[in-house]
Amino acid sequence: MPKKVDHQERREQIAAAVCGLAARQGLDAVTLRQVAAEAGVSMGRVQHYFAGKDEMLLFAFRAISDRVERRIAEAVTALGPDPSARDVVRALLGELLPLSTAARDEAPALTAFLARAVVEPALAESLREGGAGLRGFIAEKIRAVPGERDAVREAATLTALVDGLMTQVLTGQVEADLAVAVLDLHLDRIFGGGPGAR
Amino acid sequence: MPKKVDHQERREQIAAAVCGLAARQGLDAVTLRQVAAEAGVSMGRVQHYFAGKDEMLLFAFRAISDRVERRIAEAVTALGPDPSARDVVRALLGELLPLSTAARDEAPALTAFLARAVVEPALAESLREGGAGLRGFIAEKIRAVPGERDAVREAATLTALVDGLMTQVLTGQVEADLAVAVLDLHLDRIFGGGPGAR
DNA sequence: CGCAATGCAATACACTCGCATTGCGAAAGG
DNA sequence: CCTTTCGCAATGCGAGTGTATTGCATTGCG
Repeated sequence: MPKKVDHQERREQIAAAVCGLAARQGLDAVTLRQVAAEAGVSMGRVQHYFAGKDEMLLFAFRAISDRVERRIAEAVTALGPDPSARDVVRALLGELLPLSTAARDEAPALTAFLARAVVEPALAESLREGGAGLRGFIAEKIRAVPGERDAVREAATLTALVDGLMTQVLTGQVEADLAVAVLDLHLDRIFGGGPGAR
Repeated sequence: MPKKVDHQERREQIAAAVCGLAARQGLDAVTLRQVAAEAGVSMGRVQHYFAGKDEMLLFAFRAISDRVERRIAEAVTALGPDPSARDVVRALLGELLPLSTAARDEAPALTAFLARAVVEPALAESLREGGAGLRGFIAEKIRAVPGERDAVREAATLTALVDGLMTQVLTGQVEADLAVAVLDLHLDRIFGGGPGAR
């Protein structure tokens, strides 16, 4: 067996270039040559690690989804031990809005993939998996709130709300501040009062 | 002056082809040749009515935005005289969700343009105009509700929610039924009780 | 030392893209 | 009539696309 390189790492490195390109210039700008240039590698290398463009895009979408998920997990654990349900949900959803530097880089790429998922079933399926997990987790947290009747509906409301806020912030329809205020207002409705257990 | 044709009508006819194509196959499939084929005209004609692809896309986006607006106005007037604020807002937002045949055709095209607006300022500006008008109108209706504190925030919440619901329905993340239930649940929160004045 | 398998660069290929150009038929004003 | 102007079809062009192919350097195994 000849040379050994970390196959997975190389693929993720190329996926990062795909996402960066998609975020700044949209998925239209994601061509094999541009991706290679963005990653600082040759086009042959890109071809070596992906059977075709579609597979590359699908992998890149899964990669960025994983990155977001990991970032969310970090934000939640950063809350310390025994956080309130409200704080957990807020931290979770806050990571989806383009507030931090990392999220600002990822959000445009996510919306680009989202739009493509409307016409590409392979992406839509991958999207559904992640979305279902997210809504399930939120629903679970909401169920912990006394007096909450329909956790599934509330969870769907929250994810849809954040989804919409993300695109509205990215298109400059609302300021990031307002988006946060809207999210907090809605969390108040579900969990009652302000931050913490209150 | 030679032959006379309705310039505006021809442009809108081509714009309809753009939207249909974008809805079914995404904006990637919107090429001058494909648009011509979809509209059943020659490519020369498409070029004759638009200076370039970008102008065509911008016009198509404005055209579909206008069509949605008109459909919303119809739905609202169809409520009859003196409708409750809740019913007006519900009819308005319901037309944005892919429920009716017309909306199901338009929604995918809208999301395609939305994603492009993230990286194309010209589209984003046009989007902001329409969005601001929509939020303003909703805020006005909400202000009519006694005891409502922050109409602007509530209006932003509603538009973001519907935005998110639209994409989640289109990507198969939630069923249309659930989306309607979520919308109604949230309208209840703002306007109180069920439909009508209750 | 072979030597085969791997990682990758380079290039060729068949298309397709948006755009510019050319030309011509039809129709309204002089 | 006849000339001018508009509406449009047809074609060509250069750039860029995804994919396939070729070739070679490197490397671990026998």
